[in-house]
Amino acid sequence: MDIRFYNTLSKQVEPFFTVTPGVVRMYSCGPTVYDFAHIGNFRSFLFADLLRRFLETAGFSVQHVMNITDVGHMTEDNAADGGGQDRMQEAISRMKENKKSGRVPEGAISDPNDPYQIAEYFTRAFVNDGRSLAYKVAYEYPQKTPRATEHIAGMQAMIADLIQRGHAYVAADGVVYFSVESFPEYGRLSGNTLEHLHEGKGGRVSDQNQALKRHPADFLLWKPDNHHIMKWDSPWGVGYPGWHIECSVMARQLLESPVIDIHTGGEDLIFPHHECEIAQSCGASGHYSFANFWIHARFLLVEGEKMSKSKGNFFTVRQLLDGTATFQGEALPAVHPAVLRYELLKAHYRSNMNFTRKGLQDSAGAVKRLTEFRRRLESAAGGQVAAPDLQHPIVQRFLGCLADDLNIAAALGVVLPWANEPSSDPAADLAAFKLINQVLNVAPLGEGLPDCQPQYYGEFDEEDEAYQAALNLCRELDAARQQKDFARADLIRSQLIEAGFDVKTTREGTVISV
RNA sequence: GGCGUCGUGGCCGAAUGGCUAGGCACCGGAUUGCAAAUCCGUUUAUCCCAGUUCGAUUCUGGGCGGCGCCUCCA
Repeated sequence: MDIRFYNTLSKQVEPFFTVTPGVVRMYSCGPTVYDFAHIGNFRSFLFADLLRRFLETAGFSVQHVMNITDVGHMTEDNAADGGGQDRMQEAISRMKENKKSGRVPEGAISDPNDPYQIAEYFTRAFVNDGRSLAYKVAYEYPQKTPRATEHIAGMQAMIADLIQRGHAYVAADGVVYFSVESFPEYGRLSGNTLEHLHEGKGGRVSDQNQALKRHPADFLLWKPDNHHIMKWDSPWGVGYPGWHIECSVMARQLLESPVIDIHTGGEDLIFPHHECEIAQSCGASGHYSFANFWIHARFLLVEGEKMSKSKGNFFTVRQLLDGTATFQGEALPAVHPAVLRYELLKAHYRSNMNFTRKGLQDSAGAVKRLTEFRRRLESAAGGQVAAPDLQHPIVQRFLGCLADDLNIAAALGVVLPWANEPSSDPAADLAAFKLINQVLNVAPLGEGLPDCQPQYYGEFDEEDEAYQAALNLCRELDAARQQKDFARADLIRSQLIEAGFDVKTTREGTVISV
């Protein structure tokens, strides 16, 4: 299969290749764990998931690693001086408030002053959110999701290495900086070459710090600082690592190679984060490349606007899933995780995705259609499933679209019409659908994941009391209709609708779904 | 100002130098006690200007607009 991706490094779509044939080493920049992840984060994560699942289905063995950043970097942790507030300190303050107001479950955090407990709390929340959206690497926690704080020794080793190779130096105040002038390729990824960078502009970088650096763009590798909450001993004094070094170290260590195949992240990370990663990794390894393919997801907008807390269009995954999100003063109904996954997946990664209420409705319709198609296939096939066949024409076309720079919309344009047609060979089509669902993973959500109950859209927990009560109402409704007591039937139906169910009256009786 | 990226119908979104996906929504019909669902059918488009061409939405150039980065951010 001819696979092509847009590579930020070359700014063009180019044929995909791997360092080791058949194996993909892939690293994704993950979340910081000072708060709950929002849907913008997950747009980028699920794009990486789609990429990974596509490559796996196309026959590659994919090693996917995603970091968890828990070091407590600074709010203005720019290349210069690590100024601003400690983000972990901010998280601690928020946590104390939330604990006081009862928004944190009893026993979840015994000591809100302990940064490791804060990190643990939000890491678990992240992993749960990820798993609920069938984000595969979240199921490989903790093996494939390293924490920065567990790799401090590795970071120190790389920093020492960089100093030794002449790529880093200790400034007069003891801070270790990467010397961008020692790395001529600096700017290759972002286009922000040293000539183009605004040098220490805006007065946010203190002159004092600038004076100590050899070049204004030199960035922090280690900062001796006894006041930082999370701090470690080092050859350069007790302090904390720079923001960029963790990814260089963890990618190399967990993917067991100085050169990896794919590195993903949000577009905002291109500069300075990824630019600096390249400088560090290549500086330390001596290789020309760190990652051969840099693939970045564009930002997600909410109803056409950038998501921000002040605009009230800022949603976390859990808010949307449990129905506690509000928008423009109105509560949003709880979204089924398969629908949210589909919604965050359905737009091309290199275009702005506009997250809207209407989009969610559309996605619900599509997921429902796929779910019903699958159920039709399952019952028509009568328990038979053919062997997975990549040569199935629909699978071929589906994967072909994704091979073209992950053209998900075209791929969906293949699957959805197919799902409307009657099947001439249900067993083969079911096998094909399963292959496609390896990638989309929405019908059902979670299929193929270990320790996961595959979750169909519109499916109910049989044990649920509300569900049982609703079923009883359905029987009453059927009885009322049989007796031609339509007033009563309508009343019961409106009760069910009010309780949040979709009510359908079929020949076999009344049926409800979400 | 520098570096990128995107711009298709009411919405989401493909494809293509000429025959113009798909989904959702809407509308009409069938069906139904009424709804819903389902089935059948239909309507609406290529940001602007110039160039190349027999013909451009597709190629080229120039605008305009959205978004991102250049400062923490997926």
